[in-house]
Amino acid sequence: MNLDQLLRSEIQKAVTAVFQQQIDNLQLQPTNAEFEGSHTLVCFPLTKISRKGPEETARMVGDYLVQNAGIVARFNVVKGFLNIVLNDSVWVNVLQNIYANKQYGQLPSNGQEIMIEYSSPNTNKPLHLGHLRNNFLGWSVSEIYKANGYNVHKVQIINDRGIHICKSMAAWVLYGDGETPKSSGVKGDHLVGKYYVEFNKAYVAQVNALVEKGSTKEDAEKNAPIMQMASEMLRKWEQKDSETVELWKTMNGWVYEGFNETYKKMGVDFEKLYYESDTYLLGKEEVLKGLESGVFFKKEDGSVWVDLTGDGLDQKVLLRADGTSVYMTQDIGTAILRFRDFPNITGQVYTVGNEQEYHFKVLFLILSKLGYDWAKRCYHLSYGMVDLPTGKMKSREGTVVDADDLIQEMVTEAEKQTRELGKLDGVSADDAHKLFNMIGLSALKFFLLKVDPKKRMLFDPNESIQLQGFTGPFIQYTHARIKAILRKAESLNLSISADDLSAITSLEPAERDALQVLNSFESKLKEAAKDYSPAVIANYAYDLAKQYNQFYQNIPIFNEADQAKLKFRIALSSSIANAVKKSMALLGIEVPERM
RNA sequence: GGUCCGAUAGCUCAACUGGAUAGAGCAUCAGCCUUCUAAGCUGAGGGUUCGGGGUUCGAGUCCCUGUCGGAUCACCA
Repeated sequence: MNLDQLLRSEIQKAVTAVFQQQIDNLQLQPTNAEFEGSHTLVCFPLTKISRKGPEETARMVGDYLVQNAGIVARFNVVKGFLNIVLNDSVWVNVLQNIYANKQYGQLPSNGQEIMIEYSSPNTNKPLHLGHLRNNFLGWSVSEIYKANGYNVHKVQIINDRGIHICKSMAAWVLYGDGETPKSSGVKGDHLVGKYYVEFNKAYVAQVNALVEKGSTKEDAEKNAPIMQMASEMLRKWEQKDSETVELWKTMNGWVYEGFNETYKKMGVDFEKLYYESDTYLLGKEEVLKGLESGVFFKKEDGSVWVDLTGDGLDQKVLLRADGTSVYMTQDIGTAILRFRDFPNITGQVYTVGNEQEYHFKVLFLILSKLGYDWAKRCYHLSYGMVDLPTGKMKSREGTVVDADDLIQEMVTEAEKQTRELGKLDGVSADDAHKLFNMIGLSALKFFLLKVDPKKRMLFDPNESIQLQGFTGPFIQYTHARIKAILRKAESLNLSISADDLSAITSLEPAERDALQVLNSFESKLKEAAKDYSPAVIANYAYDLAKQYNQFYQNIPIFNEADQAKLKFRIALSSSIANAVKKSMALLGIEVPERM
C-alpha cells in the first residue's frame, strides 16, 4: 500500500469513528507551500455528516488522527482545510522503499497489450516540425504505457501510394535528368520533396497559362498537362505497369533511406511498418463485404457509400465510381489487418493531428457497424497544430520548418552555448559531440512535449534553444550535478544500504519536500497514461529537478559530520537521479553524467 | 451556415478534473560563486483567468449567452 492509500484509509477510519458515518470520496490534495504539511483534507464535504462548521470538523478529524494514526505527527486547520503533517519516520520509510526498489518508475505488468501508431508520413516530402511533435508524442506515449505495465506495439502506416507521390515522379521524369541522391549528394527524402515542389511550380504556371487562353480555372486544373501525367501514372501504377512501379519503388526507396536517417537522429523506432500499398486492397474487400451485408449502399454511378446520418454525421464515400479506394478505405483495411496480426491487443491508439478528428470519428463508427467490437477501444490521440511566430506552417508558401535542419540547428546551438560556458575541460572530442547532441535534442523534445498535446502550440525558435528554466537541458544539468555527488561518495567508499537510513529521525524541510515530489512519480505515471500526456511527465521531471536544486543549494552534503545524515542525503540524491533519468527516458531524452 | 476545439501575467505555458491569496519559465529589477557543477539558488514587480449572466459553502474549471482565434463539414490524404 502506498503512502496516499495508507493515509486515506486512516482518514476513512477517523471519519467513521468521529462521525459514525462513512464517506466515499475523500478529497485529499497536496498542501499548499505556504502552510505546514504534506497532505490536505478538504473538509467542506464532511460538514454534511458532521453537522458542524468546516473548521471544527477539520479539528475533530485532526485530533483523532494524531491520537490514533501512528503516521500523523500534527496538523493545522485553515478555514475548512485540514493540513496534515506526517511523522518524519514515514518519509524516511518512503525513501527506504524507493532506494531499495530498482524498478521504481516501472509498474508491474498488467497483462494488457496495445498498439500505438504514430508518424505515418506521406512519401513525397521530408519530415517537418509537425511530424516532430507527432513522433515525439507517439513514441513517448508508447514508453509511458510500457512503464504502466502494458505490452506496447509501436507501428506506423506509410502513405506510399497515391497522387502525391505520382506528382514527384512526374516532375522527376520531366526535369530530373537522372538525378539521384548519390549523384547529387542530396538526402533522398529531400530530393523527392524537391521534385514535389517542382511539380507545383510547373502546375501553377500551366494552370495560369490555360486560364489566360480562356479556360475556366476548374478545367485548367484538370487539364494541365503535368497533372494529366501524374494522374496517368497513378492509373498505370494501379494496373501494375512495370515501368511505373519500378520508378515508384526507386523514389520511395530514396525517401525511406532519408526517413530512416531522420528517425535515427530523432531517436524513435517502430516494431512494424504498414504500407498503404499493402493494405488498401484489403480495405476494398472489406467495403465490398459490407456492401453485401447491407451496411453500405451503392449509388447509381457505382460509388459505394456509408450513411451515418442516423449518428448525426453525413454520408461518406468509401469507393469511387471507378472502383478505386479513398483514404477511409485503406484505413478500414489497415485497422482490420492490425487486429489480425496482433490478436491479443485490446485496442489501438492513433497519433494524428486534430484536423482529422472527423475522419476518425467516422472510421471508428464504420468499424463498429461492420461488427468489430474492438472499434470502441480505438482511440484518436489528437494533438494540436504547431504554429510559428509568423503564423501557420504552409508547405505551399515554403514556411515549413524542416526536421533535419531544425535538429541540426539545435545541436549547433547547444554546442555554441556549451563552449561559451567553458564546460568542456577534460572532455574528449567524441564525448563533447555526444553531449551536444544530447543537449540539443533535449531542448527540442522537451519544448515540444511539455505542452498539453491537445493544445495548439507556438514554436518560437529563440525560446526553444533556451537552456535555462523550464527546459530539458536544465533537468539534464540537475542530473549531472547529482552524478558528481555520487562519484564523490563512491570515491569516499561510502556504500549505503536501505537499512542504514532508519537511523534518521528528523528531516530538513527541503528533504521532506524533495521526498514528497519523488514519491509522486508513480501516480504521475498513471495520470500521464490516462491522459495520453507526456506533458504530465515533463512537468513532473521539472518539479523534481527544481525541488532537488533547492535542496542542493540549501543543504551541504559532504560538510555534514553526522554519517547517518550524510548517507541519507546521498541515498536521496541517488534516488532522485534515477527518477529524473527514468522520467526523461519516457520523453525520449537521455541524461549526461557530466555537463 | 452546421459541428467541434480554444482564449489564464508583456511573451510561452501550469493549475491534481469543483477547493485555500491562480502558479512556473522567459523578459525586467535586486541579491548569492575561496564551498558538492552559477545551464543554479533567493527576492521584487507583473492578473477583472475574453465580456455578461447563472448553478453552490466554494468557479479559471460546470451551464447559458455574446465577442474573437482555429479546425472540420471533398469521389484529397
